Amino acid sequence: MEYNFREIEKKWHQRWVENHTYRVTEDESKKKFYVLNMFPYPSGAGLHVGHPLGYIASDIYARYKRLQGYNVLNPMGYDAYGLPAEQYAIQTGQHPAITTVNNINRYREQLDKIGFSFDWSREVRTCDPQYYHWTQWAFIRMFESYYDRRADKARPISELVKAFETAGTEGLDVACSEELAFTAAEWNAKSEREQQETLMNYRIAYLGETMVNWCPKLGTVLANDEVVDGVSERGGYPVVQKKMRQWCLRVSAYAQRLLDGLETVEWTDSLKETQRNWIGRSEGTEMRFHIKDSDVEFTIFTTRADTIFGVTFMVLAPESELVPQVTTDARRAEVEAYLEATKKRTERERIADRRVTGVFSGSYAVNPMTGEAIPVWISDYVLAGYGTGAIMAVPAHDSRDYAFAKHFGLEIRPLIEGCDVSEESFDAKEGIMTNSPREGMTGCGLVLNGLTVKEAIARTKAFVKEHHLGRVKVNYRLRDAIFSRQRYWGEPFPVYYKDGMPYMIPETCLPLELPEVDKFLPTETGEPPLGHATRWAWDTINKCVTENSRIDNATVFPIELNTMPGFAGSSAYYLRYMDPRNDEALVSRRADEYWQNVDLYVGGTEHATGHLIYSRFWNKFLFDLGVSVKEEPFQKLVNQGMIQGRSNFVYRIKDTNTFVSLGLKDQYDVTPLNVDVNIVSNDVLDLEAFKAWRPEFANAEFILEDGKYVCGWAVEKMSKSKHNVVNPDMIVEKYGADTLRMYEMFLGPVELSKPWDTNGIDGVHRFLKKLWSLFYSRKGEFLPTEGEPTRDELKSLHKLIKKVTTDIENFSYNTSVSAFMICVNELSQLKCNKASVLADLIVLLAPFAPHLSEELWEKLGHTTSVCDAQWPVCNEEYLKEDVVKYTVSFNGKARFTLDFPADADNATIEQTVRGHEASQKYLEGKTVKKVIIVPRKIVNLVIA
RNA sequence: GCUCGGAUGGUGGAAUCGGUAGACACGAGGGACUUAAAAUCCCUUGGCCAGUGAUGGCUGUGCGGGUUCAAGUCCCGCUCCGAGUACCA
Repeated sequence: MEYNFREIEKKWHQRWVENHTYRVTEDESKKKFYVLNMFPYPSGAGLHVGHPLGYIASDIYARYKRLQGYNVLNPMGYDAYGLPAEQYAIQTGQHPAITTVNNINRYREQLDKIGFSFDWSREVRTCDPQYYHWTQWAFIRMFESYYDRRADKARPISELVKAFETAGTEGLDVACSEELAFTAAEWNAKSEREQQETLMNYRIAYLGETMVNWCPKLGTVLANDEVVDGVSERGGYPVVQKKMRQWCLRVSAYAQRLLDGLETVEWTDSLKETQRNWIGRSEGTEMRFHIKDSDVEFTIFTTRADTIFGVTFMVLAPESELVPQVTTDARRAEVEAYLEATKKRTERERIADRRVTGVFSGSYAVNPMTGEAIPVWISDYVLAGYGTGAIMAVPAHDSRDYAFAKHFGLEIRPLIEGCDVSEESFDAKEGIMTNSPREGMTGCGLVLNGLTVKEAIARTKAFVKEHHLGRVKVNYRLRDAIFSRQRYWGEPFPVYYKDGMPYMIPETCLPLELPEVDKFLPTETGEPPLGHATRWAWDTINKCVTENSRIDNATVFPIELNTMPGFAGSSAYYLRYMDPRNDEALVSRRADEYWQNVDLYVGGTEHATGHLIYSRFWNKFLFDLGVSVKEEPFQKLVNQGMIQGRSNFVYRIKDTNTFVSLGLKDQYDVTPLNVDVNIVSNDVLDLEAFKAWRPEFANAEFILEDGKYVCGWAVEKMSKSKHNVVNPDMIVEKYGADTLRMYEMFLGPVELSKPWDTNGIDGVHRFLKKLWSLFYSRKGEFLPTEGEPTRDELKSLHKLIKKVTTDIENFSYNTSVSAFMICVNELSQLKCNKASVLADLIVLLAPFAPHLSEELWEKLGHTTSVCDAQWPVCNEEYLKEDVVKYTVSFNGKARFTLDFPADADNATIEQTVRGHEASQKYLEGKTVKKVIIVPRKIVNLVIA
């Protein structure tokens, strides 16, 4: 009887749906295990064969854990808000909601074919009001919170207000955009508007002025990668740097905790490293400088306080507020021209074209250590957004300062013994200090000469503190997240405006649903697309008015027209899966305490500095509120590799319709053309299929080699235009889901990026057929019988149990597929038909090939799903060998092998080897210096 | 530029703590069965050399050194490839 995978897979898919096989509830009697994949954005192109890689890997793990007796949560959902659906809407008028639902349905159809153990009753979609209710809720909580640095957690803003009322900013240590100082009396004297304005400085979700790439013609903010050569990528409209009021999240307040948390999770070192770099902690010193003959003061940040005696100029960022203050009248025109010029350059241009530019302000600053007057320059190599937007320049020991000094002919003053700064700066933090201070300089008491750089930094820090010249400061590169998008297809903000200040819509009014609009473009007045939805604004506000007495009934309040960015909905979805239909809370206490956090998270590295940072931030915030019980959301993280396309090429001879095979192409003048990989097999083109592929090839002619047309190939991104997309549906149709699952795992380590190559899938398919033939003869007889397995059969089985168990734990699925192949080959050779052996084999296979396993499990007489079977345990007894082969080598060179009883002792082994006739040839006339015996493996004789 | 990975047959990839390469699979070649095809099964398959043959010898994990009885694995110095990051003071 044949292995009829189509029938089997259809049957079991239905059974699983009918029996709710994969539904999971909080079962206190069992240990939990939470497996999660990064949920997909349902794109219009559907799934290609690379998408399921991570899902299969985690599904295998989930099924394995379930077989080990765990209560496994393995949910799936959709990151449904996103730009492509909106762009499509702009072009076609098709509402994004419709496109999205269609795409989701298509995804679901494709996913269902692969046999995942997802609990679909827990599905979430970020665009579902029931879902984004809690995204909006979290935003409101962030608005209503500030970050208390002393307690190192978020607290209700009402507490901060109370503190202001009684003591002003006195004695507070809180995260803020700008250090403010006021007394209780001053606070109490502020108007409501002023108080609200002040609170913005502290809220975790706040409205802030930030620099953005603004495209006036498109009416939206653009990300850096959407701007090319100063114009928008779409349309080619000019883009300018502009300060805009945008919603921001104070992620920076969590920088240290985000860094510390990395120590507690099991992620790859490279991913942790990426996040560490992104957070960019740097310990340094802030020092105050004042401008000569003026009372203007400013602060700089440096990690090299030791180089204070080598400062030969100062630099301000062009955006710095100090620029107008330090610019002298004589220099004003030139400075303004420079500011104008830099404003026009986008961030991207600055990076691409790194020429040295700058302008002298006319003022001099005073070095606090030496009293020297040093010129203050303005240059765009200093960033306004990092540190204080001002630096002390030490050209001898910083390459950027060096380039600037060379360009403008400024002094370069080396401070480290023996360093050569004639060609380049000496940036390394090593060496012995000199010239600090230089001979004859009027000192202030600080002497660094003779110290190492490290010592000098510490000494200077202490000195600065002692003399109140500044303070020791830790800076982070991590910036607050800009949270506003001028887009339609995203979560609306639960925000309305009164007197120009934002207020939160009462939580009882949530979810604030995304309104219908008739156009998806910005309004004529330049407002985001939501500006088209005026009626909705009215209705919503009115609804709130009746439910919230604080709002004056007679007024119409403008609402927030921006929507939230993509990462809003994906930041806490793993919590929602625990309790997805709860209308009272994001997640119930009970579900949260049961499921805790994600034990195993699988997804791509491309989210290293996006989703995986935001999500950790979001979770920490919820942890502070007492909503999430774990501070880190994802305990273990596995990054699956990308599956690239393997493109095939045919070579057309120029100006003809003749195609030449790969080996002969160099003899002609040819143009390579991407050919559909689905009509190529082992790089050999199916000529008839090619002619039928496109009308223009209908009468193509070929120059063959050995009667075949051989195609060229290359690894490229999987995309329609390259004709290298392989659709999982096709593979499932041809070979079955179980083959697809096993083949994807067999392809190589899950973490590795590799090109998809359908060649080779036959090997895996053959394996499943072979397995089937252990159960059914060709004539259709059912082979398994009761009876005691032989020692060889047990050995083969238990070898497999051991291998597969450790392999799954290590995510080494490719080698466990190999182990299955070996075992089935052995059992087949042994003509094993013992039901007990086959039953264990089936359980081991169940995570990999669930449909086939279910079918055979049933055939063996079981009435329950194989999912509820028990994972077999390896009995080491069966693995023991009677005889062990030792490799005998001389001076490390292997010569022959000898068999020994497994329990032979070293003395016997040594004696036998020395006495063995094959040894004589090597030992003749030589003395054995040493004998090394590696247990059960090697005997090595070291001879003189 | 910096950081982190990686380099093993025609191909994808195996190889615990350093233990004597190339598991498993594909492809290729040969054979069996068959009228034929498909399917299935068996043999060979890193390179070179010797032998009718069983087999034996040499060489071999990007390159050059080193440590060791023993190196794909450890150390030093290169080359190339990939990923991330980009004026962070």
